[in-house]
Amino acid sequence: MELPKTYTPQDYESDIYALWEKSGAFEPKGKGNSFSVVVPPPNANASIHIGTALTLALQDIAIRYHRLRGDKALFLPGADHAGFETQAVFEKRLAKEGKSRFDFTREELYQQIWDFVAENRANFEKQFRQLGASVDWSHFTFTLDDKIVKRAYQTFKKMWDEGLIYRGERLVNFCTFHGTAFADIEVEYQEEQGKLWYINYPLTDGSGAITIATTRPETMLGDTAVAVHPDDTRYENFIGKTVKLPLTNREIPVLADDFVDVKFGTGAVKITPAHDPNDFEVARRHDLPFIQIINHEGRITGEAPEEFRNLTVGQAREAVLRALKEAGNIDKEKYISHSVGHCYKCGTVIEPLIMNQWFVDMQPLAKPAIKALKEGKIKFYPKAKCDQLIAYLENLRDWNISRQIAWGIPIPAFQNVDQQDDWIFDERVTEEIIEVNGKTYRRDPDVFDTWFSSSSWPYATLDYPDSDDFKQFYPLSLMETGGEILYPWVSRMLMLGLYITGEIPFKEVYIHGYVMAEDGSKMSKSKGNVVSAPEIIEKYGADALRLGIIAGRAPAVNRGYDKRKVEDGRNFCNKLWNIARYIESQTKSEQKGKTDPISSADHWLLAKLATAGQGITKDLDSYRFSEAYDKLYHFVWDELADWYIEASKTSSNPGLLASVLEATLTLTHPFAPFVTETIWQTFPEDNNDDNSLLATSKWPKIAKADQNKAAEFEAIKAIVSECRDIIASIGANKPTLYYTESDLLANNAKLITKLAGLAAVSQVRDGEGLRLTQTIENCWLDVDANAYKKQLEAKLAEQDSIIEKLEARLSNPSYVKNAPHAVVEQTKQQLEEAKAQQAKLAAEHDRFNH
RNA sequence: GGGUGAUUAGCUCAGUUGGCUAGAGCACCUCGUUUACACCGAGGGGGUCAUAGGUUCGAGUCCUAUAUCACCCACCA
Repeated sequence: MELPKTYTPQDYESDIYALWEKSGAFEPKGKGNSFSVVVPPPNANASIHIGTALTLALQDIAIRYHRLRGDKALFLPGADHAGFETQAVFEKRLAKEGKSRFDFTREELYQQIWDFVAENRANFEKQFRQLGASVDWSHFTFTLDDKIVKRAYQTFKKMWDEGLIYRGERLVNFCTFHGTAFADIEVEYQEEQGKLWYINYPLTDGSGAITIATTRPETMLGDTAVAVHPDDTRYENFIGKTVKLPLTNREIPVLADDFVDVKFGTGAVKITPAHDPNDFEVARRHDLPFIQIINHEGRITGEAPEEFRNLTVGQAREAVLRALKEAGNIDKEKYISHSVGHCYKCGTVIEPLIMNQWFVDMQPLAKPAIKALKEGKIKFYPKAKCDQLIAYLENLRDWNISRQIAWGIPIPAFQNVDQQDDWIFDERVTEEIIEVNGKTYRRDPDVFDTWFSSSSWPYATLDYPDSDDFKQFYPLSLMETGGEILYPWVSRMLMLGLYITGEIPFKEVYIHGYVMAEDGSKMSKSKGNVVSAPEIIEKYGADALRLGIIAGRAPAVNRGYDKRKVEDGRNFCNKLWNIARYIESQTKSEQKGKTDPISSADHWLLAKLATAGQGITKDLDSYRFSEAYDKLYHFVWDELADWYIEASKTSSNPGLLASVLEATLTLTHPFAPFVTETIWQTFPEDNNDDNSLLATSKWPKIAKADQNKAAEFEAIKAIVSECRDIIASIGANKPTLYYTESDLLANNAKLITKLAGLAAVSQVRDGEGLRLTQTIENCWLDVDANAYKKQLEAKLAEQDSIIEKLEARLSNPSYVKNAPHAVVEQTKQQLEEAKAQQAKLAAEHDRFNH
């Protein structure tokens, strides 16, 4: 097949992926060890962004590498219903149509979102294919699939039975815009400029007033106490007294509690149990009443005085301040910087509200997880992430798993209509009302937090507990994911994995950094700096995107998208393409079997290939993706293309060329699957069908090279490089290289002539011209030596400083005494070489002084 | 307030357990179309490795401070 001059990925990629799929190349078939990765399921509704491309690229490299190694590799794809996320997107769409979620029942809403997600799912799967992700589609799992829902129910039941689940009236983080509660971890805190108001609360006995400081004056309507620190002498006499709460006619106590920070504000704190987490705890300790003055819509309730009712929180703040000012209760106000929780989706300020919700008691789950981490059962890349995770788990609070949205897995719990605290577990969630033992129960209208069900992902997708998949592939070999879900997802998978299966869910965790925008800032739609993965693929090809995005990227380090790296990637693919084009043109007539190295270049190349292959293998075994790519790049470009292929134009070994090409393509395949497979498919049909796909071929075993012959080529390279250097620096035109006695030059005259761009290499009786100094051969380049004087002087100076440093090191007795023998020997050798070098340079330089 | 990471060439970044005369790609300069490739080839310039101390025969690499930036955590009323 005649290949065009330039590789055009658009013409091949989709066909190649179809070929892989049709051939079942991605089914776990290897006979070796199991190697399993599940894709952290992206939102089924969203278009693939560049961060997903990075994740898939890294995982796919690992999977393809292990597949080529002969491992039984499972790459399991999935998609996430992403409960709240997706509902929020859907609500935006409803809003555009002038509708809202309140126009529908939960069931109607659920059905509509289901259809909405189904529409977008095709798009999502297409993008997986575009990126070349070698996933086994037969294992595709959606987070609302029956088996995932069932697993969530069984987990909930087990926790229920074992007392880890409780229903409690607690303060939860509530978004009044979206009408749902969140887990602590979902709240986004921002540092904001606010005001701190100092308000006088007069003592009931008329003996004065106590001044409290607050950033939320409107919540005073729900105050049920004032707290001071027990050791705070300023307030000693106030403890036990009562104050008259302004704007209301309630009397509330002044009490002492350790939590108060004497240095903050006035050292006296208003206690609003229903709207502040701290105050909630204080109230529980002191048995204070809870007065809810803000409702789920973010408006003031009937518990407040008439004039404030139904105002929004913002309006109420102004009204309260105005009323307090009129009454003369405001002492002063000042600006303060404090952090405020927001809904991560809409930015609405999170209201802490008291609600009845399902909570998971986390301590019993966290402890075994901490133990496993401390025992090093899971290897982390980078290591520091393990310690971070331990710190997180050690401070974990109970997890609110109820969400007041439609799009999610219904919580399988029913409440006795006649007895509020009688809850039962039942999976008949399609029923609203059920009868059990003659009693009537109503279903909890809430759904699970998405993370509750997805925390079972590693074993639920593998059909825990009895399937072959589970037995073969659990625990997963690798969990590769972004740092942003280390806490919400990785930590919970670990806890639930240990809780349900008794085993860690994965053996290794690799955390990648974010792909930032080109300017290094975070990508966001509103800033308009989002980099589109499909556009990059369209322009440069999927391989270029994969290479560009992994190049030079260390684990867990955020880095901006860099177009230049993608261009490098494209150029690299094109280089490979042309290497293949050249080699295929040289191997038209079949040279089967004759792959033995003959020339020194052959041996040299095999040695280099072996070094590169070993290095790449080692790097990939420890997920050093970028380092592996770097080694590959330089082997292909510098050694294979620039030296070996150029040398092969003088004396070609077609059989070896062909086999080197195969090995190179295999080494490259995990990184750039499309171009390598495309080239592979241009090879003449093999009778052996097993080898018809590169994707399922074998990681290369490299033939042994003769080190002496390889060294001979190094000597040739040194001569060629020096000739090129001299020619370039003095602008000579095709000089001749003379030698007196040299087998090396005699045997490789043609090669050196060609590589160095000489007129000829020829033997003479006496050398003339400029003597080469970088080789032990006696040879002279036929150029005006005087023109090279300056360069020689510069080189001499360089040698002098090298020698000086080496001598200083060797004359240091403690160095010779303490450094390892090999290092000292190496230094000695370096010094010898440097001296020899200097002698040659000096001799050559001396000739100009006559 | 606590924690983690970063700080290396004009730009984006590598640099594994301390042995480096500190690397890559891009950009820049000079030369070049030799029948794989201009998405190319040959050659070149460019860095007191943030700062200050310390450990060591030896530090970009380890330790301690400091500065700047980024992110994460926390019950700053």
